[in-house]
Amino acid sequence: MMQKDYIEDLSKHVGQEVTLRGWLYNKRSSGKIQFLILRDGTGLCQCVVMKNAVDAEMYALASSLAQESTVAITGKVQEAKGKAPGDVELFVSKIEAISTATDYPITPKEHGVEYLMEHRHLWLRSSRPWATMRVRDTIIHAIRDFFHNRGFLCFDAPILTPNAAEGTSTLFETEYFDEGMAYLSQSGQLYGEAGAMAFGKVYVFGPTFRAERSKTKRHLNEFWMVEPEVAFLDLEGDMELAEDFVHEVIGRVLKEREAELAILDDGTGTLKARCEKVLKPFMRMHYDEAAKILDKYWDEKLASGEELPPTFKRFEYGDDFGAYDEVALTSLYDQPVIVHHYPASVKAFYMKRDPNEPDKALAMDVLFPEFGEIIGGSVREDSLDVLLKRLEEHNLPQSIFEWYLDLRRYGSVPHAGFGLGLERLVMWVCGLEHIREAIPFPRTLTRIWP
RNA sequence: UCCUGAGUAGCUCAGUUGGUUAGAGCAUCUGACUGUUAAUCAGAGGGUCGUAGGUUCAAGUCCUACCUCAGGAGCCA
Repeated sequence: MMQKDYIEDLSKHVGQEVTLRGWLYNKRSSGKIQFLILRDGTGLCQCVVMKNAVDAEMYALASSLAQESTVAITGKVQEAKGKAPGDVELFVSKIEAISTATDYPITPKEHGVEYLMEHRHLWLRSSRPWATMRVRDTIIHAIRDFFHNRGFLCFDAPILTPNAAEGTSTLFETEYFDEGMAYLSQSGQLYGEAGAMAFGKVYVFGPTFRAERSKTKRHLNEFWMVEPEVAFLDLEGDMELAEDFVHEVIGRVLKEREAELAILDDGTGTLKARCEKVLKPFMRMHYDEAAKILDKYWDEKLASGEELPPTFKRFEYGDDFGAYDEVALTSLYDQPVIVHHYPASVKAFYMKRDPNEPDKALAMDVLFPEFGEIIGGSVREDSLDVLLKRLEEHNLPQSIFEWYLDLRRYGSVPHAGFGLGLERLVMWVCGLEHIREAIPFPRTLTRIWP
């Protein structure tokens, strides 16, 4: 048996007889006519079964099929403008049952998130997760194409590592033979730097693990991150790279997944419109400028007497931006904002400081409208002596970073890169309420099943 | 780790100031209907009200503890 005809190609076969194989998504019947909505992974197709067009046995078979039963359906493709998904339908001549399903847990009515997550392996068949995963696929391809087309080498970093990259977050640990503890990678960046010194331009793209007890709609404990790293790149170049990158990836989604975006926004067109506003150049601002805007913003908010969330904390100069600050700042614009020159004190040890503003790091974040951080990047410290000092300040042991320090001992160059959280981008593009819907099987504080 | 809220049918929820036999929609089963589109209509089955204890003549409802989950903060992508 060979799968030959797919629903997504059906409009090219109007007037022809085809056989579709798939799952029964939904069914409506009206006495002498039945509408079987078939799902084959590429889309949905309305299959019309007329009582006088098939024999009685086949008609009875059609009416006995329950949701998610699998069938092979043969029929003639006909136009059905406005009456069926994709504006074509199948006029059925033959139905073959492949397997029967009973009591499928996900009904066409609404369900709670917890219930759906408990059935995530089945939920993925429903239209919203389906559309989301197709957008995710396009984003992944676009990411790889973007870097490949610019001469970047795909450079895989190890997942099991001997040390904490930034020494800040909590890591998952596991025993590693006789070598002591190993940790699941929380970033491939340090390895990416080694790659950049060997190949000039590289990108690391792989799973990342954080053992933080995060409990927000923007955090996963396992997620995918893409981290380009480029030798001889400065902050300006890093921002340009991030901007080109985001612009091109979103452009691909607009080109290839318009139908999926329409499923996700119920045909309102809001997701498409929002993506179309992501135009170069992005708004750019120095941390000091962003801080001034936030000061004014919160002053006005507080003066207005508007009620603020109980966990709200007023931003003060020198702080990193909190969730409320990022949303507030980006809500003033309708395209991404790049904030650069953050206070060095709130940033990682490997970030280079600006010689003209020694208290500021050559770091930048790309913040998305009414969402927050999707990209974080920086110029890396390239001086051995300064790096040794930073390790000491951050109470990090020099011994496990010796290989990293070698990159400064042997041919150190200015270099920079950034990290983009794949699921955060998927979440923003798809307009998802929660990041757990942006990955097939999310791993969160309370979920490791299925 | 901190703050807030919620657990009632397979699912989503309603349930009055404590008062007789616990309610609806969907799903399932039976029947009706030749163009439906979360199809509709008629009928049927389906419950240890998160767990344990307490107050009371009487607890889904009030009290205490625990469990589970959700939402927010921090951490960050």
